[in-house]
Amino acid sequence: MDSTDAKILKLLQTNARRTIADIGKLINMTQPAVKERVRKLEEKGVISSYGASLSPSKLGKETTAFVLFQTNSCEKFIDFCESHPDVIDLHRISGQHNYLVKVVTESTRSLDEFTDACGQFGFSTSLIVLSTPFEHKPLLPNNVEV
Amino acid sequence: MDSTDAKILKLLQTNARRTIADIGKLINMTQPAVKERVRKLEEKGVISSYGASLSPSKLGKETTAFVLFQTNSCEKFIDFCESHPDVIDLHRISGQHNYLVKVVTESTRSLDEFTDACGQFGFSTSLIVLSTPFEHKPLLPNNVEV
DNA sequence: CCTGAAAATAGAACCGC
DNA sequence: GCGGTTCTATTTTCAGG
Repeated sequence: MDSTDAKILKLLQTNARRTIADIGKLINMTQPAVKERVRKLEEKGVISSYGASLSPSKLGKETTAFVLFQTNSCEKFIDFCESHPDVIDLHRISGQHNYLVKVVTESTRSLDEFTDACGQFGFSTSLIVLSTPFEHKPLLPNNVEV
Repeated sequence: MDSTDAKILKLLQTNARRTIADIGKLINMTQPAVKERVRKLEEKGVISSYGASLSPSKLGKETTAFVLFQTNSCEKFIDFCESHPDVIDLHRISGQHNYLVKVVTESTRSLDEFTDACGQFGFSTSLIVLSTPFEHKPLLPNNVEV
């Protein structure tokens, strides 16, 4: 993991659909060299996946919330979240609450339905997202210049 | 926004580096047709960006936390978070706390340094992530079969 | 790192609802 | 006119030397 890898990672995090050749031009490196580095970064698991970010509002999802949850039926709650289409992230956390759930849904009405449905597993507190100054900022390796 | 768009969006969210031609094969559509749909989805802002997800632990970042924050200096706090390399997401939220900050950092030690540095702006509560059953689940359009 | 074959892309011309 | 297909020139990928 050197500064070249860091540059490649930054470029891929910024725009995953960039071509290998394009990355090569930007960092003054030949295409096979870049390709080989990307292959190794994927193989080592440094790069875990490539994804597209969608605009929730353009999909008719006007409400985003973080739901803090307290439950004893962890297995069942995980399965419930896994299969619920509005649940985007699920984290187990320290503190009074066991879980932090990110929910992207149609409206406060549908959020209400979600928390109601959760009721069978435990207790929730919802934090409604009013705005998001930024999100998914690129992750940089420690101790490396970019 | 029809079921074909929904399929394309799902495939791109799952793997943004898939080729247009490959997507075409999977949904039985020619390459220019897929290309045109993707172009429109980008133009309309339904697709906001393409990114790579990295493994924090492979980058030497062993601690992830959500920090709830209460402040009066919103502008300054946003700038601080924006320029801090360990802050990945920043959301303004309802409730007693103003902000929810996702932090990915080296250790609990460096998390401690972060919250100390935040101290000048207000008060924080940290929720340490113990595990993440899943994250970045694909967003599906409302009322459309995939 | 270079090279050449194979694949993917971008664009034009055309067709049918 | 919109959304789809085919065809083609160009670019990108990828494997072998």
